[in-house]
Amino acid sequence: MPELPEVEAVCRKLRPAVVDRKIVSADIRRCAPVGTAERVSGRSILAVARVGKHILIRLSAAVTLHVHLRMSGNLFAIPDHRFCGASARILFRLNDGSGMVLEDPRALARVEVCETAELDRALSAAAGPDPLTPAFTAAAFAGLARASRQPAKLFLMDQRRVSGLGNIYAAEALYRARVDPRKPIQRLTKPRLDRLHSAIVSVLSDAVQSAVSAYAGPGEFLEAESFPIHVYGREGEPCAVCRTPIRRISQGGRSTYFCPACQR
DNA sequence: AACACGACCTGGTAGC
DNA sequence: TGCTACCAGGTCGTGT
Repeated sequence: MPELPEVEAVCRKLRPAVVDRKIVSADIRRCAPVGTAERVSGRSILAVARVGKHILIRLSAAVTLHVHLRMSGNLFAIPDHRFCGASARILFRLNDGSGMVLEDPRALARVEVCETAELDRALSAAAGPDPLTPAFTAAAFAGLARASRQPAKLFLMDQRRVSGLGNIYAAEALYRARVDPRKPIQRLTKPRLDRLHSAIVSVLSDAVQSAVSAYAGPGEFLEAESFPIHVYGREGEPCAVCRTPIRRISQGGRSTYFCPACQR
């Protein structure tokens, strides 16, 4: 589930439901260090922000609840905390009777409480530009690309270079830009880099739109044009453009899907 | 600096 | 049906 678009959808859905509430207490079953409940109880939720795939829940007293959903996590609000499902890893009880729930079947998600200033400093030092912010210009992207010899796909997935792409959207952006995932990023011509830069922005923007609609929740049927996945998970299927079978290879221990004819 | 690999976890599914 | 093996949208630490 969670790459940048899904995390953005989570934040948008969460925001109106939790901002201006106070955390009364918390049940921490997994995914957070001991003492977390004590450190958030009694604090107000001021804002919900996102950097790449990181969710930053700003609390009073200059503290931030830092949430990373990793592979299978999900974070959402429920109207009544008494009806929290048994599969929840964490339940935050809010002062209006509602709840904020972390679910994660694999329990790989991570939640921690940090001093806001310290966390923001660490994140801005470690994380590359978020493609949905003005900082992600074609020039900035080209500058980062020039400094790396990584294969294009690994470069895109490296959160220190660009924040927010994961295995699916990295593959889809490369497909949209017609760039070979194995090609060293450094060796792409400027026109190709520009094409890749635009593809990243458009893929993520489109995916945010559909993730937000898809995330409308039960009872809210929005006819969402769901994001078209052209290569991810489609090994052997014909490319939508040229009918060449989609190939799967392994890069950095993960599957990469691409069209060997279109992407050069 | 780049890369490979195991660890962290659980659940779904393809194949026998 | 039941077992096994492998795969999964992410990141971190270790070793080469």
